[in-house]
Amino acid sequence: MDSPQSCINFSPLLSRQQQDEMFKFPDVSETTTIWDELEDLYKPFYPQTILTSAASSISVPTEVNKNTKKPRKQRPSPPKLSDSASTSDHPAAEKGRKKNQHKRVVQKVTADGLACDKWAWRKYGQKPIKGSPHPRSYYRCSSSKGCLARKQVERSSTDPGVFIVTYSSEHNHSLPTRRSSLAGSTRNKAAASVMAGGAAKNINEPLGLEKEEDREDELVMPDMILSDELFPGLEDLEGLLLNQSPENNISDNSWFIDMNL
DNA sequence: CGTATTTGACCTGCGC
DNA sequence: GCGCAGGTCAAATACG
Repeated sequence: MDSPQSCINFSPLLSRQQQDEMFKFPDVSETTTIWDELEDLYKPFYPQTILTSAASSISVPTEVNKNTKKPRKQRPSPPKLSDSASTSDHPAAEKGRKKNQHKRVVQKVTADGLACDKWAWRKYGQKPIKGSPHPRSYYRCSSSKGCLARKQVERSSTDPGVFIVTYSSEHNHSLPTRRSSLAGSTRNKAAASVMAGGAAKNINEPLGLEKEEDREDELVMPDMILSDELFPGLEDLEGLLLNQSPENNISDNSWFIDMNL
């Protein structure tokens, strides 16, 4: 039962220099302030859960419109149907996936930080990023079919041991007590591959992630504590907080919100 | 057999 | 307007 610890203390794993590196991020100073505000706002409501450990599992009652997820499964035969479809019919357009269109939370974590993400993520893509030696992996929440929560994981070019995780959209469900509720089998190669740099495929749990997961199954999160019903008006803030994996302490310096909206 | 991952193609926004 | 880069989809494949 030491996984939670690793989750919490990933920051100390970083060298001073590494941590300093974190603050070099563009919006850090600014977003940190915002973050502090959020923290202040939440403190009264989140006694310990969020602020302390991985025990936070809050439902995210956002107005996630499940219908916005229009399948564009017309691709098979007519690959080029950019005719009438366009605009509102395009999931991409609706989701405003392009930059600066969504509230995003960026986090720098170590491998441990990745490993103890309590949400179930399913990898749906990987792309090489210009200027970065490491590819970026794209994940979406697999805990709930309608959940639009997504995250991008990219290994830091400066600190190979650090991963830049960008959370976008919000979970529209509470944190699952069991991971991959939809999955019959639990794989976590995604995280593994990302940790291995993404380029390397099918890395065999370099960090024993599956073990961690198995343990997490036993860790019954106090989900109910922080239900949306408690804070109906704080959805937005919740989203910000929730999009970050629970173990990510608010006080952790590696967190900041990308406010380039 | 069901689910997750891989991977190439497609689509869109942005910069020039 | 064009090209580039990033983000997403979905078929193919792998795995438990």
